[in-house]
Amino acid sequence: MLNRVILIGRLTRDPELRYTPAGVAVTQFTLAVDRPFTSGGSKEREADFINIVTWRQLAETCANYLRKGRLTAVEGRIQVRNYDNNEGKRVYVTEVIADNVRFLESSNSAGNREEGGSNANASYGGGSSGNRGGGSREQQDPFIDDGKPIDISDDDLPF
Amino acid sequence: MLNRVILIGRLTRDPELRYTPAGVAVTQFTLAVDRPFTSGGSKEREADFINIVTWRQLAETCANYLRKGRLTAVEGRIQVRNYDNNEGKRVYVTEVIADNVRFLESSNSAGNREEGGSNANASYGGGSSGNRGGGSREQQDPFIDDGKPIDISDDDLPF
Amino acid sequence: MLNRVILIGRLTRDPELRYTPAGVAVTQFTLAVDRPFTSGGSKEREADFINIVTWRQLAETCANYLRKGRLTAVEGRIQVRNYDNNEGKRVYVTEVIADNVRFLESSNSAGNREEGGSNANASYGGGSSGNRGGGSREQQDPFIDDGKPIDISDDDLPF
Amino acid sequence: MLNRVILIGRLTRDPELRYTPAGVAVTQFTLAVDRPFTSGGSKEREADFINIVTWRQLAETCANYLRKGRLTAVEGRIQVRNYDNNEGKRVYVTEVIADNVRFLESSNSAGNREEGGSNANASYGGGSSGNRGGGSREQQDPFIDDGKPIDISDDDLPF
DNA sequence: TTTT
DNA sequence: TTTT
Repeated sequence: MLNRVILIGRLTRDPELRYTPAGVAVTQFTLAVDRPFTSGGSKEREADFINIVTWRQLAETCANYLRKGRLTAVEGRIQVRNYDNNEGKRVYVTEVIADNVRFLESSNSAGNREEGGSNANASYGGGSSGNRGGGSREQQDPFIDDGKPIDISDDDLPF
Repeated sequence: MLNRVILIGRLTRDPELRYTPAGVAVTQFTLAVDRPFTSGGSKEREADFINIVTWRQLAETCANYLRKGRLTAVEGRIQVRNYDNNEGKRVYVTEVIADNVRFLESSNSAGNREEGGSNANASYGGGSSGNRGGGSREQQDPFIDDGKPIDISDDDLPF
Repeated sequence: MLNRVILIGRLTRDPELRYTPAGVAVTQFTLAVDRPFTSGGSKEREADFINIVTWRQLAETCANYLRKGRLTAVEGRIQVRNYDNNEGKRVYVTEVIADNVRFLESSNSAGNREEGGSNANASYGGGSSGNRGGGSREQQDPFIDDGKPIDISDDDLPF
Repeated sequence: MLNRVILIGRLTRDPELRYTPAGVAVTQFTLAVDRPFTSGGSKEREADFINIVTWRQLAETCANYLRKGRLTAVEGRIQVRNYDNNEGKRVYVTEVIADNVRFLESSNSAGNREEGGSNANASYGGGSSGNRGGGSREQQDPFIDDGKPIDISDDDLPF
């Protein structure tokens, strides 16, 4: 019925941009989100490593602007997929499907807080869109098949 | 940069549906949201009375399905408007512009959990719509590399 | 840095209450959260099945008041644990550690909207503190039921 | 029942720290939160100016670390107070009572991402507890500066 | 001006 | 009364 997640953390590595055979852009990255406490007796802070997936235009923007270590805010929903692995065992994968990503740090330490990437958000639908009484149509439909299959091996996946 | 609100409460009265001169539907209602504590010495629970505004299709759905007293979840963003009143004084108005409304109680006490109204959310545009991100096939993991290209046709994609 | 989740869905089964060897209550249940769209050509609505964990006083309240099928709102944070399974393979588990649970439906269809359970919050309860939830063991899955009591010492708990 | 807000924006001015007569710290500031669109034909981005209130330990930390212009994340709940102004007219004030504030920019442009202030949370601090924020007087606006100390007794505070 |  |  309702499923909303908001995270602020840092990328554990550069985002990975891929395309489905139909040419839909998909970007995946992991956010390290520090926990608000230290566990047990230890004083070292721990983090949760949360997998983020973005699609289409937002995927392209994330791939262009995000880099390992950058402080980033993500808004989206939790999704749980499952598949049967090569031993025939069902594996569950939990990801956050992001529809809004804020780049809280830019490449140059100072300055350009208002570069294009800082406002990336998912807005689908032909014609009008959104909540604003005004428009935000995307310029281009990334349903473009570049002919190459997605090149991912199991080892690349952090789960 | 980021502005997200989620509320659960009860309507203080029936929603009011109006139309702008251009014919855009606007519905307004107030949500009574109980506070998680009782103040001072008194034991009576207090509430915040929060004004909600919805636009377009969502406005029509809210006007049709919501009624005074109904338990309702609202997702949206805080907006602060201001105007000069008739004494020439600037007045500030804070509202939640909703883009997702869940009807947690229906007219008939029991049953119909899946009636149309229970899934109202702001998504304009004929056919495609919304805020859905992507990737929701349950049967197959698109990130498993089995050597073959991923078996998804455009028709499988939910956008 | 920031990690917040809000969900509304229905319990897939009755909650399970357990105790750590030190006597800390832990309740686990799964929330079925309908997706806001239907995938592919099919018209059947899909859902994400999200594991929820509550601790201490909130765990007891959830075990007492929640039942299979009940519409429930959950607020918390995403936690990713990992442990090595019996084949020596690292398994990752994603859960929502809830610190606020709202019972949107009570046992008797009508009436008692204000029974004690409807206000369960992690902040309350004797000597408890904060918004932190709990449970962050990296080595072992407390929900694997091997017939023995859960093998957690108080020192493992971050509160 | 449930009332949660998450904002990211910039302080419009330095925060203001005050104390109730009983010595409880209260800090107030305003967050400028850019809207995700530009209105009308104009190309200049607009913002919502949202009043934030923090109490106790969190108030002190905010007063110490936040400054005008700093990018800041705020988590809390919407509160609507009202009071009668000097013309005997009822005035409604909407604020966000924060229980979690993240300092996304530090004083020195580079570096120190882990300074103490970056982890301010209402749950911590001597003897405090919970996620409840504070301040819910209905009769009087503590932020009207009449030159006299703030007229609040400890009994008015809900914690 | 407020809901249960 | 507003930030970048």
